[in-house]
Amino acid sequence: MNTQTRKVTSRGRVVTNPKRFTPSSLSPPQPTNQPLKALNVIRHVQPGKRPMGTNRVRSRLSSIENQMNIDDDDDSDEADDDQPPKKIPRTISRSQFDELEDNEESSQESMTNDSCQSDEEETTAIENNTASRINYESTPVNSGHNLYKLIGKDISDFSAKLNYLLDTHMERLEKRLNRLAASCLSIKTTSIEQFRSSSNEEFESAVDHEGFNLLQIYAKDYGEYARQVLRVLYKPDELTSSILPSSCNHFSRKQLDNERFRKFHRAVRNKYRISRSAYDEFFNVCLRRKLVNFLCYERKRFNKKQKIYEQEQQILNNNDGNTNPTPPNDNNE
DNA sequence: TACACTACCGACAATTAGGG
DNA sequence: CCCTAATTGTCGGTAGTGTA
Repeated sequence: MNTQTRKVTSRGRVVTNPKRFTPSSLSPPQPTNQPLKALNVIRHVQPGKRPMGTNRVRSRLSSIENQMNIDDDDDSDEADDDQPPKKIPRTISRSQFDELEDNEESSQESMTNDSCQSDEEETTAIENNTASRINYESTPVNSGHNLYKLIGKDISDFSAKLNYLLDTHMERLEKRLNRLAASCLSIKTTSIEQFRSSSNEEFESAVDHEGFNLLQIYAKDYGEYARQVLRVLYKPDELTSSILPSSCNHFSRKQLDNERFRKFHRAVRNKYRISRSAYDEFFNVCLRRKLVNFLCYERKRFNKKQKIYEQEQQILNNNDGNTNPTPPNDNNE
C-alpha cells in the first residue's frame, strides 16, 4: 500500500492509484479511437442507463457470425459487410429446414419406392441427414454439415448462457426491487413525527452560541433550520472547506469542528423535540443527506464568487496597467 | 393588472470512486 | 456489498423584467 502513488483528486479525496474513469476527468483511459462525442451522446440521452445491446451478447453473436463466414460464399456477394444482422434469417431458414425435414420424412414414407429423384430432393435428403445421421465423408457437402452442427451447438451454448445471464440479472433485479420497496416503505413512514419524543422528556429552552439562542431561529422545516444553524455556528470558509463529521477519515477535507457540531445536534433535537434515543436515526435518515448537499452548494457558491472576484481583479489590473496612475482601492466590496 | 419569458437558486436524484 | 463524499443534471419555485 505504501508503494502506491497517492494523490488528492479534484473531488478532494486521497486516492491511491485511481483506476476508474470519473466524469470530471478529461481523458478516459480507453485506447479505442471511438469518438468521445458518441459517449457523450449516449450519456446525454440516457444518463447512466446501459444500452440494451451489450457488448457481451454482441461478441457472442459475432463469434457465430465468424464461424458462419468460413465458407459463406454462396450468396454473399456484395455489400453484406455492413449488415451483420443479415445472418439472423439463417437460423430461421434452419428451422424451416426442420419443418421441411418433417414434411419430407412423411412424404418419403409414402414415396419410398420412387427411385428417381430430382436434384432438389437429393439436396434435401442430405440436409435431412445432418440432424441425426452424420456421414464423415470429405465432401463439400459434409463440411456444410459440420458447419451447421457448429452453428447449432454455438446457438444452443449461447442460448444457455443467455438464459443463465437472464436468470442472474433477474435475481439481482428482484433483490434491488425488494430493497427499493423496503426503502420506500421506510421513507413513507419516516416523518419527523415518528422521531419525536412521546414521553414527557425534558427539552432545553435555549441552546446558546456566543450569546445567541439557536432555538430562536425560524425556519419552515427542519432542513432549512439545520442549514441556518450551520451558518450561524460556522464561518463561511469553514463550511466551504469542510465535510460533515464522521468516522471516515480518508478524505482530504477536514471535518467540521465536533464541539460546535454537538451544539448543532442539541439545537435540532430540542427545536423539534426529537427523542434522544431516536435522534441518531433521525439525523442519518432525514438530515445527513441534506447537509452533505448543503456543504456542496456552499462550496459551489464560494467557487463561483471567487471566480467572479478574480475576474474583476483581473479587469482592474488590466485597467491599471493601461490608464494606471491610481492604486487599487480596497473598498471594492 | 395580467401574462409571458428569463434567470437564478435550492433541493433532490443519479452516478461515480474509493474504503471498510 | 454497502457505505461515504463528491459531482452533475434535472426539476420546481420565485423574483425580475417587458409588453399588451
